[in-house]
Amino acid sequence: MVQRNIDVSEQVSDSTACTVLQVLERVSGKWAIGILLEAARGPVRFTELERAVKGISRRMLTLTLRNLERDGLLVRTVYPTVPPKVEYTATDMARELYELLMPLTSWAERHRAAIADARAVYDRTA
Amino acid sequence: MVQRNIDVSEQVSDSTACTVLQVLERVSGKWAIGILLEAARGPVRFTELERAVKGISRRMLTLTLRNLERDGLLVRTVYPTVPPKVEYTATDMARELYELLMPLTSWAERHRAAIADARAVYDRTA
DNA sequence: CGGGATCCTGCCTGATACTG
DNA sequence: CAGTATCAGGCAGGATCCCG
Repeated sequence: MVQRNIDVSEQVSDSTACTVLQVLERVSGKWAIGILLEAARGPVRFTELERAVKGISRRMLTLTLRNLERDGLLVRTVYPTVPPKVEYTATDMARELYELLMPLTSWAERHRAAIADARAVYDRTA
Repeated sequence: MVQRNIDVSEQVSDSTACTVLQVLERVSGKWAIGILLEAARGPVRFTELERAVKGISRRMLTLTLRNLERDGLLVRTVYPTVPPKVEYTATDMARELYELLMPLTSWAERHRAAIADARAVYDRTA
């Protein structure tokens, strides 16, 4: 992932790159997008996420949730019951971001083959 | 950054997340976007990039260029002169990707204040 | 159920020196 | 000019154990 501790203002050549990087930092990390995707469908509980986002460890789920919450992309709701119940909900801001990620999906699908080919060619040459 | 060696097929809950992640992996890393941005303006030489992308080390510039070239986002042209001259050019695919990143910029700008606020609130509470 | 705390590891990254 | 090679550090991420 993009390191989160970058002081973007100092090292980017262009103000545009700066803001693009800021977005990417937000959704970077191995798990943020998978979580965002689940949460965009509606309130989701911790354990549901643990099952839905395959391969994620309990630790990284917690950490990523905290970061997303901190950035205002998720809202954490605790129901003081026994056993405890916690729900994570995507904010409007997060859903808006989600919409912008969809075109990237189609880009990836359109060029998937071309990229695979480019890699094959490159690796064969090297 | 997102680790580049992820075997996406195994750990993502959803095929959509998979392709989005594939795109993000491509442009993730501290430097890829800055480089792509410069190259999108036209052919660029190694040393020009070194100056334009502030803070990048020669090593990371080389590595990032190799990755972008491998994915078919940049074309590397060597002029067998003395001293050597190498130009990097963004492919159509890369320019198309670049266009899709712009909406993310506006998202970041629109919500920059909201995110800063959310962080301030979160950090104060914690 | 929904975490927190700790230890451990590999990769990304930076700094520096060398080369055709 | 455009790299490569090597060494060293730091952070993301995984594994495990504990808790209210």
